Amino acid sequence: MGWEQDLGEADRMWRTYIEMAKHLGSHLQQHLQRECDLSAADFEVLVRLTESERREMPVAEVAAATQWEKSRLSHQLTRMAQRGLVERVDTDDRRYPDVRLTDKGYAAIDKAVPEHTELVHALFIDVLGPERLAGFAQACADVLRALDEHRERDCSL
Amino acid sequence: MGWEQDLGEADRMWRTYIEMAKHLGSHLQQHLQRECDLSAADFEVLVRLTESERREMPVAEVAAATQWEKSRLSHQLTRMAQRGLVERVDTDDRRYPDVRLTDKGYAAIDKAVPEHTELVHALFIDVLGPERLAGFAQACADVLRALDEHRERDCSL
DNA sequence: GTGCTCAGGTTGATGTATCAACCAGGCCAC
DNA sequence: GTGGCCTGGTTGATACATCAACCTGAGCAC
Repeated sequence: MGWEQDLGEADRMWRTYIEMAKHLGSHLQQHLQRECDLSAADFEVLVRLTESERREMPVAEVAAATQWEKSRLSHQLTRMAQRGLVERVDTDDRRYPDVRLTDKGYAAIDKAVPEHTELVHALFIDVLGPERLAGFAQACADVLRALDEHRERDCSL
Repeated sequence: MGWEQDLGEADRMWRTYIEMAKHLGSHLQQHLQRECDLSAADFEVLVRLTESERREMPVAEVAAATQWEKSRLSHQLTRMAQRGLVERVDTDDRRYPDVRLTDKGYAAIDKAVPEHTELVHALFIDVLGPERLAGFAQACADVLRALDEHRERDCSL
């Protein structure tokens, strides 16, 4: 096929990606922590909760949206409840309680999202510009698909 | 409000990237853990140590290479020493001990690196192909540069 | 020599991630 | 109804990340 290239070159590019992902992630995380007193985990849960207009949804729905393990989510909700960002609400089927955004939680995410979005634009979206961004996202989508296929193969063994 | 519902095209692409980064990272990490009984942190430290031919280097040098906080590294080395992957070695200046790869640590990383590399190729490098990989890496480099500039501005405030 | 300084290393506390074990309560068979 | 089952949630233990406080010992002033 002839499109293999120097291994060292590809390896260097892989490292560039790893570096970028690490730095970008920690930069965004530090910003959230410093400016809004939210961890990345807090942010993710809060964002999911705002996607319900009732500011409340079953735990399982949050788990599905975040794709987190149930125990991770449970621990996280416990900590967030202690800090007053969310609260657990019993439903008619008492096996499956809801989680509700408190006013404090709403205020926090309402402040955090615009700042976070602005930073994402400044550091990523605007840096690439629309064309390269589209190519980048397509590449990400392809890698995601490869991952899914790989996982499928693993499971079927 | 409106930021919840109104995700633009660019924001969806950002989310695609986030998804990809999350899944790819955790997939690689799980592979290392399952197949080689190494965490990502273990792997990183061991790789750095193999870059010294004596399989031994000052703690500060590992810290510089990994760009980790000194305390993070210290904790990590303690855990790795307990598991017999590395050992601390006193030098002539007893303030600055060395870290040395044990035989067990060497065996672990010697098994892990080829498998890890293979996976990186299968899931990332070969998926993109050389051209798109180069574009991708260039984009990453640009984002890294933007990050550096941003950090500079932050510090000079 | 004696004592100060201080960079680098360790330790402790807290928050987070993951796995395994456990619990709880609605569902179904009977 | 009663008892077992099954699914989803919680809890506990351990590993990792981060911050702050502390320690240590070589280098230096004197």
